[in-house]
Amino acid sequence: MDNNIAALDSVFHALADPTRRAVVQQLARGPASVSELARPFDMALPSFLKHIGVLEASGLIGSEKSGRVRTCRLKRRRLAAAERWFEEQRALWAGRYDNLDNLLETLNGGENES
Amino acid sequence: MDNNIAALDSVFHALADPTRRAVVQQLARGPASVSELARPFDMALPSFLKHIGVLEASGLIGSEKSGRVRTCRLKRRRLAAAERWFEEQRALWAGRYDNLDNLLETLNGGENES
DNA sequence: AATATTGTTATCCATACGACTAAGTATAAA
DNA sequence: TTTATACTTAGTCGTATGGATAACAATATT
Repeated sequence: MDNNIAALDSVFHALADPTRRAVVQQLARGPASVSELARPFDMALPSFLKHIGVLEASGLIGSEKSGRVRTCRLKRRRLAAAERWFEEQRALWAGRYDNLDNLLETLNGGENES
Repeated sequence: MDNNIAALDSVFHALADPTRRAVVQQLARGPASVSELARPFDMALPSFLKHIGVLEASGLIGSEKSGRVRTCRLKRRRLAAAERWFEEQRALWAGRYDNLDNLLETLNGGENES
């Protein structure tokens, strides 16, 4: 039931950058080499490689080198773990019956502010 | 259909810290004052207030001051937006029919590695 | 064998982050 | 009216982050 706090730290930190989220998004479509992944970005390769390093350190992606090309692929475990964190917060919220907002919401299944 | 990139940046960055996630978690149970929220943490108040500031800047929480006490409450919008990002990635992944892992998964609905 | 591709390592740099202390403000309690 | 409470502001400090260049290594291509 532990959320592996340090892991969530590194996963959310990894996702807090648009370049890295775009890489995850691309890898969700399938594996790709470093240079393929880097192509859309106006950034020096070593800079980009750092992003790959952050993603790999967070466990969000994995990679293996064959010949001179390193192929990256998404690892869904950590992504799923992070998603689960949100579900837990929703569960906590759902457990609240001390405010009108929530009462109204549970009555009609609607969404509302705050 | 835009994910509001900058907003996701700040939301994920806000969530990349255990103190801030704990605050969100507490606020999911209901509103609380700054000092109530700060109590569990071994941290100087000004340091803690910075975390509150980061959370508020990200839009994850809101606050209002009445008398000398500032009351914070969770705002679910951004939390929901972040959660949606994960769903989008899963949708992309689900759209893949180019690998055996995924084929097997769609056949039997099971979970597997990477 | 020479050249091009693909990644890697080593530095460097400016800015942002997360923690602190010290000192101040505003409101409530005694 | 003094004192305690609940923040708030300002400024410091060490480390991490995200970008860059330069130089290197390893593998394909020609």
